[in-house]
Amino acid sequence: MSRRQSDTKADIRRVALELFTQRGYEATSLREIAERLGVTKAALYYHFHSKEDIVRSLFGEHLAALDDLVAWATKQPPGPDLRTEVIDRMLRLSLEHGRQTMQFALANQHVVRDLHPGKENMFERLRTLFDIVTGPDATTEEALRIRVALLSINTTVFAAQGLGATDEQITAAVHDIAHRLTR
Amino acid sequence: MSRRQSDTKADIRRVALELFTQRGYEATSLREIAERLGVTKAALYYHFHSKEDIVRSLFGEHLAALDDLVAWATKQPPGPDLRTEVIDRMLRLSLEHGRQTMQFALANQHVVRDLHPGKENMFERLRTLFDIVTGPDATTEEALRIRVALLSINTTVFAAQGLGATDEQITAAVHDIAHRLTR
DNA sequence: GTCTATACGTGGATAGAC
DNA sequence: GTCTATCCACGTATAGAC
Repeated sequence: MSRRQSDTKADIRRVALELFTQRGYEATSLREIAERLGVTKAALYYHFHSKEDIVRSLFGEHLAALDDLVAWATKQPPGPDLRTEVIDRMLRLSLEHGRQTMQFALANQHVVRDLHPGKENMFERLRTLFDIVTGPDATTEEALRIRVALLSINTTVFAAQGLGATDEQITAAVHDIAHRLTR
Repeated sequence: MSRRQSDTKADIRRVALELFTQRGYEATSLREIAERLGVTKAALYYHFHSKEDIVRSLFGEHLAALDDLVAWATKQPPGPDLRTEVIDRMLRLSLEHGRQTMQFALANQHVVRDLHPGKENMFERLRTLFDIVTGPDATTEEALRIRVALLSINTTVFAAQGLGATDEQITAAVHDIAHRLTR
């Protein structure tokens, strides 16, 4: 019984994410990915147009979800409640797409940045979100604190390396941290 | 009047740090660095043994300074005072070596990780520091919070992008953030 | 759906002239 | 101290057979 197409494609995505995160995008060759899976480079090209296409496939849903969040937040009345709600939704979004995807984005910023030329990239989206949550009359230091609160999701996931923390503990910690930084 | 050796070497370091940070280590070729400076690849090899050697030169002092900090912290009596003092010293250390160096390390973790094979790398050093500051009887969530506090230096520098914040404002924000997370 | 074979460019690195 | 010229390995990507 041969492997189903969807299995192979999923396997490629899994191994690619792992290697891209550990060693970096450029430092990982398609040959390595193929070898790890026991297939050939050409097999990868059957499932994906290009190397960049693999990344797009890994990150596409996450970007779309972030778009939805920005769109939603734009329509809400500003205020401190929005702040905690946005943090909450961003946290859920991040954990849904997996810690590794977050780590990958952080460690390969320049790759993620140029996935969709012309369109807004991840960091520009984040900045929009920052501005919505911060409001217009905040001091620089307040703005920094709020941004750090939003980024605490990534920081905490990063900090959790080698600590054996569960998703629940990370979630709890992030809520606590964000709360301390925004109240 | 020809340029002094030290000038050229410093120029290479400056441009390399800039490009490595923006585009990533592997995505930046020595040809690009040389072209930007109006010299040839071979000229780079006069000043540095290899591409990796450039990174080592960029990051060496920072690692040494981190070593000193770890050594110092190990000899101190544990307690909450140590915590704030370590954060303070780490902040000073980070700002001394420049924000860009921090950004570079974060965006090129896999490169920085393997600079000195066999020896402790940057992240292992950080973990030692975490443990010293956290103490043995902390809960997972407390440990996470303290780690995030120590990492708030990097996070804040990252968050400050496009905000036009001064070093003073960043310093103040980090102190505030770390204080909120550790008290 | 996966293979072999191969084209093509680019990158790091070295030799040797000036 | 910087150049030109060149080597070689590797990486992405494609063509075409099975």
